[in-house]
Amino acid sequence: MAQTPLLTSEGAMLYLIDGSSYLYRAYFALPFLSNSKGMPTHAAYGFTRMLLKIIREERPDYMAIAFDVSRETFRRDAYKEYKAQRPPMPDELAVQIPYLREVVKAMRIPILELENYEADDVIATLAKKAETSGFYVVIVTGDKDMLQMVSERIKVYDPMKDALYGPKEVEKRLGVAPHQIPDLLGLSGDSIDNIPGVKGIGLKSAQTLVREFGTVEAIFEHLNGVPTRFKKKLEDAKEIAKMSKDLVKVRQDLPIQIPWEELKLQEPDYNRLRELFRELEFTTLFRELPQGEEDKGDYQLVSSMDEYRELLQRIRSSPEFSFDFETDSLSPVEAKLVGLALTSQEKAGWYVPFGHSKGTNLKEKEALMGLASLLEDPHQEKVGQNIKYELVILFSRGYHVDGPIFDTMVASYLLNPGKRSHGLDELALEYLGYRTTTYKEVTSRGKREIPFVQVAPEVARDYACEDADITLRLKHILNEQLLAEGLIDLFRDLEMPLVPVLARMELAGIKVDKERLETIARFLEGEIERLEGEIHRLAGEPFNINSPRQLAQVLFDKLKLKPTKKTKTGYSTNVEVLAQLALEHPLPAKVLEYRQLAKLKSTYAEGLIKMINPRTGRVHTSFNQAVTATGRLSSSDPNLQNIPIRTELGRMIREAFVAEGGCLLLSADYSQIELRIMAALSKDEKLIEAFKKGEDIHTRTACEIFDVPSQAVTPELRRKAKVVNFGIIYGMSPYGLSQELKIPVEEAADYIERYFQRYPGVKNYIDFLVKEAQEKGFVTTIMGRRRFIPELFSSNRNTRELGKRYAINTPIQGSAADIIKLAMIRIDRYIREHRLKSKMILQVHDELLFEVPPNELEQLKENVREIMEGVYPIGVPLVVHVGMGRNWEEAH
DNA sequence: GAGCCCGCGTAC
DNA sequence: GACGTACGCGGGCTCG
Repeated sequence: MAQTPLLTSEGAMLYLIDGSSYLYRAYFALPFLSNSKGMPTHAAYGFTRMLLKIIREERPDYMAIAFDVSRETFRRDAYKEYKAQRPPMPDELAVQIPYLREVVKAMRIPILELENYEADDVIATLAKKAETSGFYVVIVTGDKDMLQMVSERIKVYDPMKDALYGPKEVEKRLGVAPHQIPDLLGLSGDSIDNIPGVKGIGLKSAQTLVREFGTVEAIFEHLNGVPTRFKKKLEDAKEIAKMSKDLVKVRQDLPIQIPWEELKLQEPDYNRLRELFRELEFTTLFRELPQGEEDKGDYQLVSSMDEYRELLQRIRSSPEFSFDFETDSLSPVEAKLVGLALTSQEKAGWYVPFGHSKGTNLKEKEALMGLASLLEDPHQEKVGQNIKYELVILFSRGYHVDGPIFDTMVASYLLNPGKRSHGLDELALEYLGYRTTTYKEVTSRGKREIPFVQVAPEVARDYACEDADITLRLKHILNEQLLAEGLIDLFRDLEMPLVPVLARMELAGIKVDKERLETIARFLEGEIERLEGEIHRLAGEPFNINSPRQLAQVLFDKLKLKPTKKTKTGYSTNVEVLAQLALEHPLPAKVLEYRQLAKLKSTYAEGLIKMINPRTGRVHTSFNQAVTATGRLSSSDPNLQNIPIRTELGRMIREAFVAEGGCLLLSADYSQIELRIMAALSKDEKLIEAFKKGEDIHTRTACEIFDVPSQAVTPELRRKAKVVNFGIIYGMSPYGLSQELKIPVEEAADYIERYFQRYPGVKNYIDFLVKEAQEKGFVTTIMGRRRFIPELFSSNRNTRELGKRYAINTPIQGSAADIIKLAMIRIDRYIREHRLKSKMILQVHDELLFEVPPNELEQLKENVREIMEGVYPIGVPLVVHVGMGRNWEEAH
């Protein structure tokens, strides 16, 4: 039955998309991607992006998507081998399909399917009808079979190759006219679809034949005119050729009746798309959607003390409130306050401006005094996004905070520590489907950025109140999720109590001897210049030694040294390679020395000098609580968790970290905490016993794997055993160990095997961890911290192996992090309860550093040790080493 | 010139 | 490809 032509369709654009074809291509071509719950999303992502791109750039008038229904089609009935070689759809693709269909539905694009037929046939039928009705048609597919449909009005677009095929392009690619493609492929066959064709006739021969005779039928009618080299082959395969042609030919006469209006492109259901993109975590695509207006809050400026008092009264009656400072700096130690946003109610917010250059009536002191009256209430919960920032500011001005706090950033982190970022804008998008106004949008004046103080209070109000409002809304959702996921205890009893502790540490900072660093920098400068000269002389030309690329050129092109390792972009020049090359040539050794000094100078000497706060003479790092995948803290601006210690020169840097006049530094570090945790968690008897007896664990492991008595353990054997001990924690392979120890892989494998033989509990535990992670999709630490490991389910073997190493390492590293965090909370409480002047100032994963007045030294030393060793009994003794000195090097 | 990635190196 | 967790520097590229 003919379809009613629409007058309006004359010249209109119809896009017909082969969903199945594109889906497969996206799945195999795009790198693996999953959302934070571990669901693969890359095929759905690629498909969605392609749809949006076509809609945005091509602006079709009509659109439809066709899918294959099943593998059972009339073609399979005709020829049971049709597409028989194709493996079944991978699970990782199958799970994405329901989502993809939802996306298509939300875009209000019709999905066409017909039992017993392929998407190709559906598309061909529609394309033909559309052509007759006067449409211009574009078929979107990567499948070359569809090229047979190409005509003056029907084109084929391959989105992966970004190629558009009209009749000329088809002729150019396949050497025949579009309608001859079934003849061509009927003869040559098509391995992709398992179409046999004529044996011995390839694409070239088929082209020759089709060009001469036109069709398969004509060839067989004129077999005598066919070149003899083809004749026999054709005679033998007459039926197969005809059948093959039939298989390739798309059907254009399916019983499809759809009024064209139904294919007309409509406005998408943006609300549904927002929901879907949120769930799939298509953040970039989400941002391209228009913003929903329904969720905006009602925000007020507070412009008098009377209004402010009224507001405080109102907030006081609520069990919780969120607040957010606006300032002129990312560093809370340096920040000057500009305003304060508060709310105790969703979709509401109040902004108190007091530091704007124009339009402020209140004073900072008045605003903070008012806020302080709320902060002191031990029953009211204080909610914030990265609330440590606010705490540092408040503490620096002498205010106290009591009662529970709730940090939405940390809450999100506990729910998924693998997420790259827990910024408010992202959280709003992910959990609320809300697109926030960004800081940039508020402070941008054309291309320039203006300081926040110059932002008008009315503009600042909308931005700041939105942050406070959204933070409170997020709190409610995140709190529910923490409860549901069993993470609330960890959150309430560990992470939240840690926040003010970290704030105090950051505010305290650590004194750095600036003159000392400057002296070191000058010394390094001289040495570096000397080395630079020698290196350039050895190279025969000046070049930038800091550039691995230029260095590689000198080493491997000019000096013809043998490259031993590659990076993604070229030959590696790292320490391993240079050490090897040093045996052949004097230059690499000089470069190694140069690198060491350059690192010390730029990163440590000069880098640290820049970070000294001129007001305090100290450096105030940020301890980041929502960064690492395992639960550790990280430190930045500056990073004080990687200050050198291993080399003589490096220790000079450490000596520049000093105690304030009259004080000493006290360092307390857990000895072998990760190995002890592994012993405890694995319940390996021998390992536990070794620790209980206070043995040197590396010596003990040496005895075990080298089968010698402890007196026979040389420093060399102990060193090897130490590498093995650490390697086990990291899930190291025999190859990795062999590289590290510079021994044959077989020998390394032997060590590992013996290790597991002697410590069978460890082997069991590792197997258990991996198995459990594969079943649950995540691993946990002793305090219930969780890390999802989607890598375990990757189709890539290397990625899966990586996932296993995560599963082994994370519970150990993460449990150590749990324990030291708890110890920090207890020690901080101890210091405050005893009103000590001592300050905890740094944490370096297994070490705590304190600045201590001499009269508190003995007391603190004993109590810190006691708290750290006893904070969380694990069945294996935790041992703490304490040291002290005028500087960090001495104390360590 | 800003922003980003890469290679490299520092710590635990 | 091969050992887990971080951060920062200089080079060099892209993009506006």
